[in-house]
Amino acid sequence: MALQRPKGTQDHLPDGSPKLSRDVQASAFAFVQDTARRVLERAGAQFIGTPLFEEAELVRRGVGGSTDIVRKEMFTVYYFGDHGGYVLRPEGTASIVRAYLQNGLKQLPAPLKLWTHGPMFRAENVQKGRLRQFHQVDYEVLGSTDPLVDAEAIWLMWAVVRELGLTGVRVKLGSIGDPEDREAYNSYLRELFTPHEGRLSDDSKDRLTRNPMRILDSKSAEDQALIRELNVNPMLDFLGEAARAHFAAVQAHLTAWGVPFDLDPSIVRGLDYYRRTAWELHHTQVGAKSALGGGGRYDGLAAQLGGPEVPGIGWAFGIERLLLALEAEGVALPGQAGPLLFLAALDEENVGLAARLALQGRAVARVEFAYRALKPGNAFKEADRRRARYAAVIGSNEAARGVLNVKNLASGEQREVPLEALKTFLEQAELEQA
RNA sequence: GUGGGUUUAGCUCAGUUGGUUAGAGCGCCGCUCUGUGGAAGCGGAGGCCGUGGGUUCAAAUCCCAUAAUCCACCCCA
Repeated sequence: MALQRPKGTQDHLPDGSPKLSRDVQASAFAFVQDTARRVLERAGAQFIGTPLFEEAELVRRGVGGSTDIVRKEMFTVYYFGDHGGYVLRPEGTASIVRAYLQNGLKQLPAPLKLWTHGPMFRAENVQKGRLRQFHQVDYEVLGSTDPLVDAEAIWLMWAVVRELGLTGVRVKLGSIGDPEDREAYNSYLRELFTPHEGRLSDDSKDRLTRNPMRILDSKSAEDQALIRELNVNPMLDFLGEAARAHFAAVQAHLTAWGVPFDLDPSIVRGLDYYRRTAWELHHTQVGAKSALGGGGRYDGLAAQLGGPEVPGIGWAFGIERLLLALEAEGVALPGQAGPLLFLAALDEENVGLAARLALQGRAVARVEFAYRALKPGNAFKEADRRRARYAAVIGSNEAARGVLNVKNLASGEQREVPLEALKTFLEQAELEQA
């Protein structure tokens, strides 16, 4: 078959579709989205929508020119007639901050909590948990430097994970300090490693110039041996007074609220705009791509984009990563619901009547109908296959007496319902369901 | 960008040292079934053997390329 979806993308398919291991069950995806929405809206977050593509320059300045995302993972949108220079968004924060600045949202009561969800695009090589189009849930808070906001943001991620039913999740927490702290630490690392550059892996030689902090979580055994040997001081030792106090406060809140976390000095956010608090949520059973999501504070981003100083903090979950974790833990997800009632005529004369009754019933609930006459056996079989709660048949007997023959498919109980009482019946049935 | 594996029906897979018309199970459709669902039996549809070259009298099978996919590195969600 020549039909082939683009590399690194997935289809979202109805329940019961074959081959779901490679694609996504739409109802599972919706479950994750709905859960996140519920948690975030209870916290007062408001939805914000932004375009899927943005000016390349916005992303370059927002995400950072030295990051892999900008260096080699951006999809350029070439042809829009009157304008080039757009890229498909690789993450959500730059767009949201742009929208905040452009639309004067600074007028709204601060701190402003925003959330969004949608596809992100990166020109990656594909592997498990890494796609070219993937989906994130984003939460951003603008207009506060309070460590309580940091702690609440982390708590919200934890709450989403809990409500999803995941248990094997760890919070890794760190602080990368203020820019001058990070600068000092990077200088320290460069001075420390440069004399031993010959012993570093090729990747880490590159990291030495680009981002020395990355050397610390290298997977190379030689690198790790060298790190132990040199007795490297952690980033946390280099925090300035303000960043240190901020970080202590975040930890105190989390501890008080019972959110477990592991201090991890090797947390290095890949995006340039982060400062101070940085964290990731990891899962123990999802292979090499164990990060379910991560976040951090980005107080300098708004100014970097050319706006006024607006402090911010945010996080993103990868929905596909969460689905992998749910699958790994065997969490049972609610499937797509069936109709409350499936209506079928037993003879051709009543097909139109059955359809009309179904359409009327839709004022109350989800009602489906058969498009041609069915034998009784097939009528109930169809209703069952559609996972209906009730099946109703109408043949010449019923039509003559103005009733429907309604069967509860779970209990097998069967009774007649007058046509004019169908609405009442549906209302009651729906109440029972809830 | 790098390394390795895989690719045959909608799905999961067989397919002998290269040999005539490529099979199974599940699923799908129909019938048994003109008044009662999940079952069973019978029947049916469905294949450019990922794609393009090559070797050969002959290729699903051997060789090369390419694509997709999976696993990992890098990096990240």
